[in-house]
Amino acid sequence: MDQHAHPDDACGHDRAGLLARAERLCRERGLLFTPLRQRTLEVIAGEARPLGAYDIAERLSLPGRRVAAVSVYRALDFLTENGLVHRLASRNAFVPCDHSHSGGESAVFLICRACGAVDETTSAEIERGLDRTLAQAGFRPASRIVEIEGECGACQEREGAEG
Amino acid sequence: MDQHAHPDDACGHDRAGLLARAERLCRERGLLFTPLRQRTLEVIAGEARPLGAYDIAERLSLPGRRVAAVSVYRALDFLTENGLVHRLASRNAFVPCDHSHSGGESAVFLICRACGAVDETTSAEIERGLDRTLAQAGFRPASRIVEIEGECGACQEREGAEG
DNA sequence: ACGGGTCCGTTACACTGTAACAGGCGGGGC
DNA sequence: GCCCCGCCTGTTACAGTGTAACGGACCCGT
Repeated sequence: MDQHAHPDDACGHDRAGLLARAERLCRERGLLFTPLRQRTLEVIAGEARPLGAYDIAERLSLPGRRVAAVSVYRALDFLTENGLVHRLASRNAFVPCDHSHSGGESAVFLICRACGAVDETTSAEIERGLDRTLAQAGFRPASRIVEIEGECGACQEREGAEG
Repeated sequence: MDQHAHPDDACGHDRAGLLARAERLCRERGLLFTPLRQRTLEVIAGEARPLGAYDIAERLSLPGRRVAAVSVYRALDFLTENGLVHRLASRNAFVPCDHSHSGGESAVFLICRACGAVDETTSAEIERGLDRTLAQAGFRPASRIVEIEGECGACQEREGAEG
């Protein structure tokens, strides 16, 4: 049904694979995959729905050992800069980067209003259209945001059954 | 060079045209174009760059007559629901809707990091790609966000000249 | 041991956004 | 006229988002 590799949890994300990718990536680039960064990534990958920075901070905190949101933001900066998580601009929330978008191709996010699930895909046609639009406007892109909010297939069926 | 109609200010927006469109639209739909809503729209249309809600509140306030941000948010809700302004998710800021997108076609925003200017365009090819992607995923869209950050042509030239 | 860099904890602060309640104002029914 | 109702706005309060600045811990190379 899709190309995602073995979701190992109810969350629907390939948590172990993402962690392994992060470790490999940091080793290759000489970056530090610190405990805070790792745990932040684990929290995000262990959740089916996008999490806000304060949600993450709360999940990382233990009684007597509180993690401040600002620390989470720094970890999130690191993770997003290295393509391990994505930030949803429309939600101020973060999701793991499941897609192995090897190239610099941009992602398309389908965000379900009902269940909160986020599907990350790509589209060559959208890519082409964006490139053409940008070239025509003489605009040099640095980042691309494509986010669609609506209802996923499962929630439409559920709604139809209940409705 | 483009299809925008007579920008009447240094801001680059067709302020008078937008105001007229708002009045007509409210008359047609039986909605109230209250002073607060009108002044909010004027402030947004009178600025070349996207404004945050608190920036707008500040511009609407007079000595001794302060406009609270929450009132601005309500006016902004009204204006966005009726297609008179757009919200930039990547900036938490608002721009006038210059484009006369008659149909429900979605907008593409080109946001310049250097000068802050925002260009609103559309692309049939992107639209097609989105529709196809959504249909394939069985996803029913409610709103579409396409925002590109980068450098506009003018700022690239300026940067090149300065070195 | 010393200096420099990175990471992280802490505080403080500004901005973003919503909930809840109260008052004003206009229109319609009685 | 009067009341009721709906909409708009003001006010307060609060939760969430994000950054700046400082300081300490730690590692590493000299």
